[in-house]
Amino acid sequence: MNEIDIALICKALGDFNRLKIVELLSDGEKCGCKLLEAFDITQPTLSHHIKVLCDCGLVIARKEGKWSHYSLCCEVLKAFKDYIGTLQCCKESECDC
Amino acid sequence: MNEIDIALICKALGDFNRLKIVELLSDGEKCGCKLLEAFDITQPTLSHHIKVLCDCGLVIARKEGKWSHYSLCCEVLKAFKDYIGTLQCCKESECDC
DNA sequence: TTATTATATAGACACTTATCTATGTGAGGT
DNA sequence: ACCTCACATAGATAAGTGTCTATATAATAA
Repeated sequence: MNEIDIALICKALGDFNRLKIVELLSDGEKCGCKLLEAFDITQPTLSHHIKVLCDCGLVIARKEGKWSHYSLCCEVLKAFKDYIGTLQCCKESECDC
Repeated sequence: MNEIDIALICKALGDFNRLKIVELLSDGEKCGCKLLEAFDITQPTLSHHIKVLCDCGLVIARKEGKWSHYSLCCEVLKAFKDYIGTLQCCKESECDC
């Protein structure tokens, strides 16, 4: 995963509604209608945000009958967390970052 | 640090040039003119990106004569890393995220 | 003082984006 | 067959953003 992918993920998480979606999915797989209840936006707007999250690879959709179930992609999430984890505020090992 | 702050940081990191700035600063404090060398953008554009990074709290500016030295803010970076670290793709402890 | 260097600000412009309404699609239910 | 429900897509629009050129500011050098 290169920096462009990371920037894409960050951009996706840069919207408050999308960050909240990811937080909800961090608690486990959810269907769209369940997600919608948590927001004050219309269904097409939610659908748009989910698409952005899927496009960057962070979210995976699983269709089951009428429902779509969304979850965080383990592999991408792990790579993202690893990248963010490498950032440090100073070279010295004195600080706790 | 609440979700709005996190979303602001993510949005700041959502631009490739700004992500690269953060990467460079992760290697230690740098002045603006040194940063500029690493990019194909004009100085005002770099200044704009630095402002966005400072506004979200991730970057700190330190003036010294003519120069401005920029570095990552330990406290904010740590809070951000902590937040990202809490995200998980599944509830079970089976996966490695 | 005048010139130079480092950086910030102002304003313009093309492009992107977040949101909406309206509509399409596809699966189940009656 | 028809309706309903879950979700996606199309198109419009207002707002935001990344970039530039031009200019201001502030410190230092000549």
